[in-house]
Amino acid sequence: MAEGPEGGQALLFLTDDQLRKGIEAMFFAYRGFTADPDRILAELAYGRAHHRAVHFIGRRPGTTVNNLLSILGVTKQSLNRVLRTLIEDGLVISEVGRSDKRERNLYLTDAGRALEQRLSDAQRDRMRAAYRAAGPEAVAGFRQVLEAMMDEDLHRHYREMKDLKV
Amino acid sequence: MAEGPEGGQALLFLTDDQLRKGIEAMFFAYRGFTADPDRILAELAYGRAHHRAVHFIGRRPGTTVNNLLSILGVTKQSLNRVLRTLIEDGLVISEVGRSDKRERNLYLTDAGRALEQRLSDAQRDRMRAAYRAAGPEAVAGFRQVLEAMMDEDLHRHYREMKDLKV
DNA sequence: CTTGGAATGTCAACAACACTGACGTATTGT
DNA sequence: ACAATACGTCAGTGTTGTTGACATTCCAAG
Repeated sequence: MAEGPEGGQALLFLTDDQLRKGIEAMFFAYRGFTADPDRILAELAYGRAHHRAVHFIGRRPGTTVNNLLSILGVTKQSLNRVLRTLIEDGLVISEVGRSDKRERNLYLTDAGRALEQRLSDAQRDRMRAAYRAAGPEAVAGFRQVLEAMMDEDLHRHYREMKDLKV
Repeated sequence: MAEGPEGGQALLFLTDDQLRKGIEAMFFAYRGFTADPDRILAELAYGRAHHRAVHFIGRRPGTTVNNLLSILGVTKQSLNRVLRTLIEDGLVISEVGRSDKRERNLYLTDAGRALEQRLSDAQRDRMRAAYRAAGPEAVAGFRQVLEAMMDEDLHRHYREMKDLKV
């Protein structure tokens, strides 16, 4: 074990104490990560679930409910409630699939895109500030660790989305 | 502005596309981050709120309710519900403060420490795997970006805790 | 072509956990 | 004495997750 690829005491970054700091950093950072969109959503009587749905529908217009389910990792019933309010409020359109009429293809309306943009902007602003403060090398490391932390099936979704469109 | 510390086109890492990837990485990674403890908690009819309480009480034995509140960022009613079940189940002890009898100092019992350990181990295992896969430089960057993403008051808590004990 | 199973999505009821608001109690400090 | 602080609790509400039951659509086996 001592003669691993990165020999000897270079493994100090794997101590329990270092890992704990990473865990606590994730916890506190995620709170910051969601804070700004949460404030906007609260005004509109929406929650994070609405944000996630709007984000991923905007990211892949025409996606099906099933696909959205496997990205979000919730039950279809839970997603459906959120989707219903978004449709009622005119932010999302659900249209019957052309090849398979069991499926529903989901799209943002103009209003939906506007909300998505507003939420994105808020979240991006904070992310941009963090990136700028930390610098490009740090950002590369940030992404590497996050990717290594994902479950395999989620990592698949992430990769699919990563190089989609621009 | 073009002659900043990192001049010219080194700013490509601040494009909206890069930021979006970071946002999605945070989302997917956080799911992985909580997945293992969540499975354990589900067995015990506990939730993430219990995990957080147990974690931070274990981290700062004797902490007060008020301090825990400002770390967790929830209302006292919400925390109280969780704390009550933990005390009833014999995982946490609440004792009247010695210098200020209005305060309650919170401690883990042996059973509480056992649960905390079990949850920590699960979470650390994944974090360790991610750290190992990404390497020490990536880990440093990961922590830098996360710290820059925190709200200032949470960052304060993070720093307080960071160099506590060992 | 019909029928039965699988896939997709919807409706209803319930639990967990967050929130606000109001109130009570004990303690502290002015 | 009086105001402020720390904590706990009761009641009510909203979001988000869950399971169970059900309708529709598709497809393939008979």
